[in-house]
Formats: sequence, C-alpha cells, structure tokens
Amino acid sequence: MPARQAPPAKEAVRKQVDRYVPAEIEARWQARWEADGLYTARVDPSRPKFYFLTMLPYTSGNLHWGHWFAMTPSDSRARYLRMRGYNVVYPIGFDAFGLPAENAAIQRNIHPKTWTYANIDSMRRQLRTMGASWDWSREAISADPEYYRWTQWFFVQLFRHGLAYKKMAPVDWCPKDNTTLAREQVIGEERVCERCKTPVIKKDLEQWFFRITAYAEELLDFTHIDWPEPIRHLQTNWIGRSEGARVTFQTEAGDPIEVFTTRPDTLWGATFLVLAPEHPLVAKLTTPDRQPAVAAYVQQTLRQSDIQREAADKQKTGVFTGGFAVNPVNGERVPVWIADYVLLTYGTGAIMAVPAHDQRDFEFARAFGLEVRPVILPPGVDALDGRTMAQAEPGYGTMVGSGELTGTPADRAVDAAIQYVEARGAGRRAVNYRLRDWLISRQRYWGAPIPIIYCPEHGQVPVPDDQLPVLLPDDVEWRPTGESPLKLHPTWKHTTCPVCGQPAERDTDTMDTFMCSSWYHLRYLSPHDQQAPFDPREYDYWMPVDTYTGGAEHATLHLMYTRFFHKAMRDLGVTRGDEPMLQLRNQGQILGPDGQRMSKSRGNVIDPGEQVLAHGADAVRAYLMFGYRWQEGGPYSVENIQGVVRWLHRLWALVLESADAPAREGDPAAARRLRRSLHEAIRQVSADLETFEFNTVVSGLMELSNALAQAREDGLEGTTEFRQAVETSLLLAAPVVPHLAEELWHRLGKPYSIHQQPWPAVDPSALAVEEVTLAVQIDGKVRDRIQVPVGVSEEEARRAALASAVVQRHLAGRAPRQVIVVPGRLVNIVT
RNA sequence: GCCGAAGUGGCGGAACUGGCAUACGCGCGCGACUCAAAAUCGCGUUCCUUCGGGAUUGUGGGUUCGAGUCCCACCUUCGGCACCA
Repeated sequence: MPARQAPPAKEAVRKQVDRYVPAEIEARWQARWEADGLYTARVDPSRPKFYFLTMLPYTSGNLHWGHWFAMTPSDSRARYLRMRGYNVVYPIGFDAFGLPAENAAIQRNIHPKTWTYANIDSMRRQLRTMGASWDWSREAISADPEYYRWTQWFFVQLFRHGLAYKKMAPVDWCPKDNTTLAREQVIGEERVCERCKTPVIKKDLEQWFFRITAYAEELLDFTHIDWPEPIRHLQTNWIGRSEGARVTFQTEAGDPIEVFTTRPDTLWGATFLVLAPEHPLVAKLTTPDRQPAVAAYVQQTLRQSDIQREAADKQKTGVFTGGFAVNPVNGERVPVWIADYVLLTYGTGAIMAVPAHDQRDFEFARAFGLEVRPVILPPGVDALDGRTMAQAEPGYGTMVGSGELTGTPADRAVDAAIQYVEARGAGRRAVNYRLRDWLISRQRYWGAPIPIIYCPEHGQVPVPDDQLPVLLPDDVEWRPTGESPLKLHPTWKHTTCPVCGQPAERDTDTMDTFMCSSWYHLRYLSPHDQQAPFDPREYDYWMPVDTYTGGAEHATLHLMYTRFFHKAMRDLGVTRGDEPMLQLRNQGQILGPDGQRMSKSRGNVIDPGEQVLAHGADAVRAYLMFGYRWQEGGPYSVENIQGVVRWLHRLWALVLESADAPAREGDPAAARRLRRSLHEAIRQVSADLETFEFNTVVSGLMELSNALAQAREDGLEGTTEFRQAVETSLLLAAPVVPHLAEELWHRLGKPYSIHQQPWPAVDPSALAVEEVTLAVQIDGKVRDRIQVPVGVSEEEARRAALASAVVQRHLAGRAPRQVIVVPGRLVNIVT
C-alpha cells in the first residue's frame, strides 16, 4: 500500500510539501548511521556507561513480530539513554547452534552450517531495516570457531573445578530429536520435548552435568537485582527449596536407608518405608521369595512412560521387598516397599511413609493394608483413629504417641524431632532442592564439541587451552541416528592423550546450546579477542548488564543458567560481581489478528516485513510501542497501525509546512500554553521511556503533535516558541521514529545527527500555571468545576466552592457538615 | 491442588504516592471538500435518561469525606508447577 498524499489544508495557503515516503528515507539514513559508526561503543571512563542487552536472536531464518516487538521498543530506550548522555553499548549477535538448524537442514537436505549462515545473512539484512542502534562491530555468532573455542574453554574451567562431571543416570530423551534434554527442556504435564513437542522417555546414559545445584541457595537470592516478580517466582518454584531432615533407617540386610522428610515431627507415625523402584538398594533388600514380584514390578515401571507413572490421580501400586528396617525413634521394625510414586531423582529416592499424615502414603497404606498410625493432633482435633480415618490429616499439631516428645506443641514439634534424631545420630537437619544438575550432553551434530579426551590410562582429560577449539568437522553424516554423528565419523574422534601421548578418544557429544548463550553478553565485549573469552578492560567498564530485555519463556532456562554461569565463573575468578544482569524486563507476544499464536497452520501470520514495506519501519516501531502494554503483547490489529501511520504523516506535514513561516510575534497566552504542553511532553516521554511504558511515550508524542496543530490554529506559526516546540518534538520523537526524526531535523537545517543531540530538559517554570480547575464534589460526586488562582488558600477555595450556584442548589439550604480541600485538585463538601 | 499475572467504553488501552474514571488512538456517527468515492479536515462518541439527573472500572462486602487504586471473600481468563516426601 503506497503512502497516501495529504492535500493542502482547506485554507489552501499552506505551502505544498513533499509527501512522507518512508521507503525513500529509511534505508538512506540506516546506511549513513552505519557508515559513520554512530552506534559504535568504545570504553570511555570519563562517561557513565550503560550496557543495554536484548536477547540474541536464534538463526531461524526470518524476523517475525516477536523480534520487532522485543527489539524496537528496547532500541528506543537505548537511543533515549544515549541522548541522555550515557555511553551506551547495544550489541547484537546470533544464537546459531542447535537442534532447529539441524532439523531444518535435514528437511531441506542442506548442511546445517550452510543453512545457518545463509539465515544469518538474511537476518542481518532484515535486522538492519528496524533502524535499531546496534553496534554491529561487536557482533558475535555462537557457531563461529572463534566463539565456541571459548565456550569449550569455559567447559574446561568448570571441569577443572569440579563443576562439570559425568555420570550414569536416568535422563530425559527425546525419541524424535534423538538426544538427551535438560530437565528444564521437558515441558508440562505431558512431559514433551521443548522443541518438537514429542513426549520424552527415560534412558540410562552416561552424560555430562553442570553442578547448578551447588548454587541453588544463592540462586534464590534476588535482593540485588531488579527482575520481574513472575520470573523470580518461577525460578524460586523451580529451585523448590524444602526444609526438613535426613533420617537414617538401619536395615536387616545391612545397608542403611536414608530418607528426606519435611515432617520429622511425624517420625513416630512412619509405619513403612518406600523406595523408588530404581533405588540401588532394592536388589540387596529383596528377599529370595519376593524376588520374582519385585523384578516384575521394576520391569513394569521401566516400561511405563513418565507421564503414566507421574499421573497424580493414578491408583497407587507397589510391592513388598520382603526386607525390614528399623525406625530409629522407636526401634520398631517397619517393612520396606517399592512403589513408582517415589521418585529416584528427588531427595534420596526413598521415603518414610506416614500414612496418617500424608495423603499419598495414606492411599498406599489403604491399598495394601498397612498400618495407619496418627501421631499429630491438629488444633480442634481431639482424637484420630488410624483404622477409621477416611483421609490423611496433613496439618501441624501437637505430637502424640511419640515417646518422650509426646505433648510437644505444633510450633516446636519439627525442631524438637530434628534435635531428637540428631542427638541419637540418626539424622540431621537438611534442606532439599527440587532443582537438578544441568544435563548438557547432546547426541547431535550442530553444537560445540565437548572438549574432553578419554585416555585408557588417564581417564577424562580436558583438551589443553592451546588446542582449543576442538573443531566441528564439516564432513559428517549429520542426520541423527541416536548416536552422536561425531562418533560415526571415521577419524574425528581418534586423537592422543594430552598427558601421555598415547592413542585416546574424544567425547563425541556436543553441548546444550544454552551453554553458548550463557555467556554471549561477555563475548560482545570483545568478539574477536584471541587471548581470552573477553577483554578484562572492556569487562571492567561495561559489566554488569544494566538492562536486559527478552521473553519470559526463558525463566527457568537461559535466565537461570546464565545466573548460574556467572556465579560459577565468579568463584573461579573469571568474572566479578554476583549477578550478570541488574535489570530484566520481559515483553509479551504479538499474536495473530484472531488472538491466537501466529502460525502457518492457522493461517494467521502477518509478515512484519510487509508492514515495513507498506508503512515504513518507523510506523511499525511506533505501532508496536503504542498499541500494547509492552509486558503483555496482544493481537496484531490492521486498523490500529493506521493510527500511527496517520500521526506520522500529520507530523511530517506540520513540520515541513511551518518550516519557513515568516518570523512573527504570537499571542502570549497561546505561546505559554504551547510551552506548557511541550514541557509536559518532555516530562512524560522521559519518565515513560525510563520505565518501559512505551504506549504512553507515543501517546505523549501524539498529544504534543495535537498541541502544535492547535498552536498553529492559534496563529503561533513563525514564532520562536513554535519553532522551538517543533524542534523539541523531533528530539523527543527521535528514539521512537529515528528515520523520520533524522530526516526532518536535516530538512530544518539542524546539525547531523539528531541522535547525537542532548535530550531536552524539563523547565519546571514552563509547567507552572496561574489558574487551576478544582473539581467541586458534594458527598464525593462531582457537581461543578471552578477556576481558582494557583496558590489559592484553603479558605478561599472553600468559599469559592460554596459560592457555586450548582452547589447552592444541591445543598438547598442545608449546612455542610465538613468541607475537605485538596489543594490544586478538588473541594469535597460533605453533608 | 499449589504459585504467579490480568479483568476499565464497541476495540487497543490511560489514570504518578487513595483525589475530576475513560487520556491517546482505532472504530462508529454527523458535517466539510468531491460529479462521486477514497484520502484528508472539523465536530461528536462510557451507558441509561422523563434532560432534573442516575449508573459505571469482573462479582459481593469493608475501610475512608473520597476507592480502578487499600483490606476481606468470590468469579473468569491466561501462564507456570504438579505423587517433590
């Protein structure tokens, strides 16, 4: 759709001006800014720095609304901060490794590398059309050897300090993508793969893990960062901290069983133990006569998918092992069962079952005729009978039937029980986390190879720093088979041990791409550094990131991993400070016009590129800022984009039409009104850019445009006040519509570039008014409005309000009981 | 079930610490321009009204001179977690 021409206004004396054709100006200014290095950021200790970071895009091929919505409002804020005098670094790069590249490459039968780098080329071009103020000289691509050399270097650092380790474990496996996944990449109740939505299965595999659990406690501390509350809650819940005790039960087979409980006060009611079927002690505890039943149950559990197994409403199943343990607090002999409702991966993989006070244990006990023994009396409960209880009683209360501790009240029961077991060496206070270590091995091709060599003599040997990167070979069969493609390469894995020089083999897995993106903000500091992952001088100046913007869907993935990574590297002396990103803000999502997620299958995809072609990048930027609450997002609206398109055409025409109006004097009152509108706009636009309230940034600019139009009606064209207001309008609009502002600034003959001008300051005297309108309320309802001088006394305001004819009529002779005066706002007459 | 976010005109959404609800824009209506239409410009636009006024921020209570905003209970929608001991 071509931009439409605005004819001269009806007075017909308006100068005929060029129409606004964004296509003619946007590319030109983009090229100029880049040629001039306008946004190239350099360390300059004489100026305050600002590290503004937007989540790097994945190399999926095309920019969609999500990119525009995340990036262009952020860019406006970066531009604003630059005009405010900050030395802003606003870098960009590409998250280029990963499964989608491989899967797309498989579909199209082209090499993942070819596909990825072709996408980067086209995405670079598309990104440039946004008119964003990125420092392209800092571009980093995670699939470049000069990048992943350092990803591997970080792995080696973690390995050397015991934070990366390999272990055999039941892990989540995506049967479609043929690779393991981190726990965080398994989504929802259906337990599907984050990428392809295929239900995951469990496999026992030897895999590399990062010890994120060592940082569980510290990751719960958000006191020094300004992150959105929902993200803090999601991470807190994911980490899942529980306080309680670990208690040891001796067994008749010899090996003790350790359990974790949050309710040590119920220990005396533990009438049996339950182990996860995969628990290592199961074989040892099982008596010969129970062997067939136990083996059958374990087999059955293994065959079941996790979804079947973890369905909460499922009937409890399990079998008796034949083994017995001893309850350490009362010396009673309790049977040991196995059941699939106990998870190997949480706590110790074993529980003490207290059927009277835990609903799951209760259901299990009733299903198998096990004893239910109440040992807690919650307030208001006189007695509980284990034989007749219909459900568990999970509340806290006074201990009963608990030996020496009988009678301990609710508020002391847990502590008393912990002290009791600690004194007898049967247990200790403990904190347990739901968080598990981060599984980073991937049996896929398109990732950074894990830099470990296996030597028959020296075991796991990290690749020495001077031999990094371990290059990913191009000549592989990269289609997935379930084995790592690197393993099937004829020569790649064969190498020599860095310690002894004897033949050895490389690890043939690659790393989770979330490892690559855990430190990209550091690579931006010096993307071509050959000596180190980043230049410490750049680090000391720019870090930490001051503002980070991106999607909330990474709450328990990237946003948690990158915090862990930073803290681990801090402890290794690589980074400084406790947190990598001080302020985080999440944008919402742009949906299709039907309110559904845009997708080809729904046929509701609107291409942002087409809108840019039709209306210009500036209009799309302004539309995205104006039409939504940025943190919320919402459906794309064809009608609403017209609103900002009109505004931009009006602004364009107004500026050019009034550009060389002959100088004259105007009505002082009208001039004062214009000046007040101008400074109110400066105040509002500044404050709202600061706080990410982008919709009111644009509405403030529109109101200012309306005030200019009114001023023109009032005959102010040609006055100093009018010219200043026009120029300041352009400065205020520059962060939002950078091309249009630059073009008009240029046409007004102002010095290049508008983006290097200082941000306008609010003059408080311009905001001052002589008269204010007070609302006059009677019993809280507005009945009248009165004009009073600005500094009017309360007494005068009251008198003026009571003098109002409307008020007199409503009062009808009654005397007000009370009159409340809120200076500058209202008078409320209470009858 | 647990945790979190959000409910304001026909629509997107404003409303800073409790003080004039509905800014700004879309849409719609009327008018101007036009042979006509589009575009553009101007005016109007929360709802009801007997034109006095009355009602209104998901629902019901409460605090207050005054509540979209604070408190209590509930409803709806969306997101996350879920046999986590």
